[in-house]
Amino acid sequence: MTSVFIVDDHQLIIEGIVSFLQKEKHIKVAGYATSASACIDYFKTNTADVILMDINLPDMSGIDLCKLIKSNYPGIAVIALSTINQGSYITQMIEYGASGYLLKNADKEEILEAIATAQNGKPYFSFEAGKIFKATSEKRTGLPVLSKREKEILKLIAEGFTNIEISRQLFISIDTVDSHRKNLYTKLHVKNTALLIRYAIEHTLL
Amino acid sequence: MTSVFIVDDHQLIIEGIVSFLQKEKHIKVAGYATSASACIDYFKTNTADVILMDINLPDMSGIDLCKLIKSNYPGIAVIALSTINQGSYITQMIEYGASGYLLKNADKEEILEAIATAQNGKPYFSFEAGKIFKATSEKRTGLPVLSKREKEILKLIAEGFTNIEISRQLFISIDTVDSHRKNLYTKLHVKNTALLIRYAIEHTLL
DNA sequence: ATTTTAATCACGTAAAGGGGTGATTTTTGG
DNA sequence: CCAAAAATCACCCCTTTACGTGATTAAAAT
Repeated sequence: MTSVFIVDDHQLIIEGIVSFLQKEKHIKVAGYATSASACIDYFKTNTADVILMDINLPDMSGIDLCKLIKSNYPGIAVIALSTINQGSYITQMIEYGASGYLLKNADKEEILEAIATAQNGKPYFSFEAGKIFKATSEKRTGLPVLSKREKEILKLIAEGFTNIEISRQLFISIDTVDSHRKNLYTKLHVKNTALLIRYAIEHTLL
Repeated sequence: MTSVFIVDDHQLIIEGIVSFLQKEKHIKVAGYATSASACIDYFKTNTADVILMDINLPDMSGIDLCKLIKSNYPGIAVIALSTINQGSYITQMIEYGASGYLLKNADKEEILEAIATAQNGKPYFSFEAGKIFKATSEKRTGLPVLSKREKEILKLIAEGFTNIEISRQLFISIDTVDSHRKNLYTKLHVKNTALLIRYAIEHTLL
């Protein structure tokens, strides 16, 4: 008997997962949450064997939630759920101990297999996710992990602020903003603002 | 008795919608499809009152599918389903006759209301979608129609080329490129490259 | 036939971005 | 605790963008 907890901000997805997991006699739906905070609250007083976790949550990124869960409850297997256009997150989830990665267009057998595999302590990747994983890990010889500050500055650049304006907003020197900007260019392999914004939007870093 | 057909490439979403629509006695699930082509095939020999249609389909955009359905079967109400970050598609769907727009994190009552409203021939918008719709339609009082040349230059800017590089590629003066760039800024109400690229991507001008 | 729009080029100034390099201080992680 | 990563600031030089203003020509629309 495996107990499964679901975190997803889309009620329809939850409804769908619950609906068919209920048909499986060896699986029990422990509960669900539509936000990271609700999920955290749940695990303060309860537990589960496996968490099916959406990467896009309203209050926290799935990556951070995964990190938090795995550090507090290392025994719980986390399986990431994602839509197709978020390939770049896969590697990060794995780094933080996710036990699997499913795309939301996965069929029922795939989900059951992922849960079963996770229970055995092995990672599971959907066929599609595997392709993406391979593609992105091949591409990135210098892995693009942005620091908190870099993300912050990236967002402000994307909002149209100049380096000076950003420096004033964050109470730091223009040179510092410029340094972060340059580091962003280096990390993301771009050479100017246009490509930076494109990269950021296309990889949903905003 | 309203018959509802569902088109979505995510099996989980379909499962979720079916699961709870079955509980409603005045609604009948006519069927579902995970691709645009399967949907088109279905309506060659069958029909339905309402289609719940995802905007992201593997073989065709929801916008095109909506257009096609409405031109062949104007009596069928199409309700668009979307994730949160696709605001710019809303207006296009409406132009092609969609009867409503729901975000996928809509709750059950909202979906039922959308179906009921669509049956009465009126459009329904989820609260969130309404906000987005309002925001985008307000912005375009002077609708931004870009000339062929402007689009061409916009694309090159988005590919990271500088004005000089663009001028060489198109065999025109740097000043001309600069003029076009200025016109783009004016037309799209932005003030620098970052916002230009963002606007272009978010409104699918690339 | 005349106005509008698109596309072209020009000049000038000020502000911002792009590239390199180096150094200090926190913060974080093992 | 120690090493690594993140965040901070600095200086130089040069390129590019941003903004204004104005002008010519050709094509399209009225």
